[in-house]
Amino acid sequence: MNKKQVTTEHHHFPWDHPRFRSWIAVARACQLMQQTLTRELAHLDIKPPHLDILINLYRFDGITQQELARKLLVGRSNMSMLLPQLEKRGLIERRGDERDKRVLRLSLTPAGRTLTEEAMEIQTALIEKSLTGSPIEDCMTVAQSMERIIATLLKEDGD
Amino acid sequence: MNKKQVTTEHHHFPWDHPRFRSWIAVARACQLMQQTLTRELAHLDIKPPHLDILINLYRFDGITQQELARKLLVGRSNMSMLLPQLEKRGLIERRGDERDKRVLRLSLTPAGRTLTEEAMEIQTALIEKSLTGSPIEDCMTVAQSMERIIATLLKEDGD
DNA sequence: TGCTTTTTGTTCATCGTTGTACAATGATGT
DNA sequence: ACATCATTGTACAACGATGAACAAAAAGCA
Repeated sequence: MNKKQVTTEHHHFPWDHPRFRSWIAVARACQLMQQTLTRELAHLDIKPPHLDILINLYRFDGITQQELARKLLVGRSNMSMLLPQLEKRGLIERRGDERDKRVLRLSLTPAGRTLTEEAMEIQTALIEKSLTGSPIEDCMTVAQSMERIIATLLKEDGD
Repeated sequence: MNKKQVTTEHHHFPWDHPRFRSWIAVARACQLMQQTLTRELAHLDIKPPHLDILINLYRFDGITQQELARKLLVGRSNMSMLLPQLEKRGLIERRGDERDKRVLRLSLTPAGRTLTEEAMEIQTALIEKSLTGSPIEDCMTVAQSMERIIATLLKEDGD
């Protein structure tokens, strides 16, 4: 009786779909996490986009701007705007490749490496704190779902 | 034996933490979804931020700018910039409240309602397509995890 | 070799978002 | 009633992100 009573209910508002509601939650969580991280990184004078760059240079020394942009899912022009800032602050270095004079190879300076480690500490702590409510196996389920989404969206991106 | 073998592994780079990797996947998926949605909404001449506004007006007619900003987790100034655009395009209406002359009550015009329905159709289709790989129960797990994160981050936000 | 195409990075104009300062209105307390 | 404080929306400057147009270098091909 009070099951759902679908009678002529073809209305189907988007927010009645379970997948839609799930995704809205994901988007909200992402937005909030970003804002919180921005606040917690403020005293290091960097923002999430900068941290994304630094972490990738930490992992992949000597990467090019092109590769970096691809990993971050942003345009090359974005890197052209942000990287000179980090370079002026002495956090990174840009050296031209001798084999291919088009590319600039990026690497962290010692100061940059130190700052990156501090920032990663903050980010990791924030993530751990926010996810402690979820058992590891749930996190794995989340990760798998997200990987699938990424694969789906990337597939038709480069078609 | 091949359980984890933690030996002297205190290195613990962030990307070795399962929760960290999970969250990175969430952030990436979110970014990709946003970009894809932007492309698919292009022919309607609106972007995700506009759609967020329209959907909320669709659900909550007569909402104020303040309430809208709070729901969207953005600043009031943001609404002050975007809403006049939508008003000029004849998609929404802003009427002053008579009881409280400070607030502006927002509502969709018929044209706005039509456009919103088209856009929601697109968004719903995109979400369904991206999540068809994940069983509903996984989506529920994801939603629960995200709700917990949202609650955690909101709690210390308004302290 | 010489021509075309691709790749890499920069520049620029445009737009969304933020935070701050501000004006107008309402609510509170004496 | 009056002063004080809070709330709502706006104006403005600063910044990140985007896409298009551009120059330089490399790769592919005749």
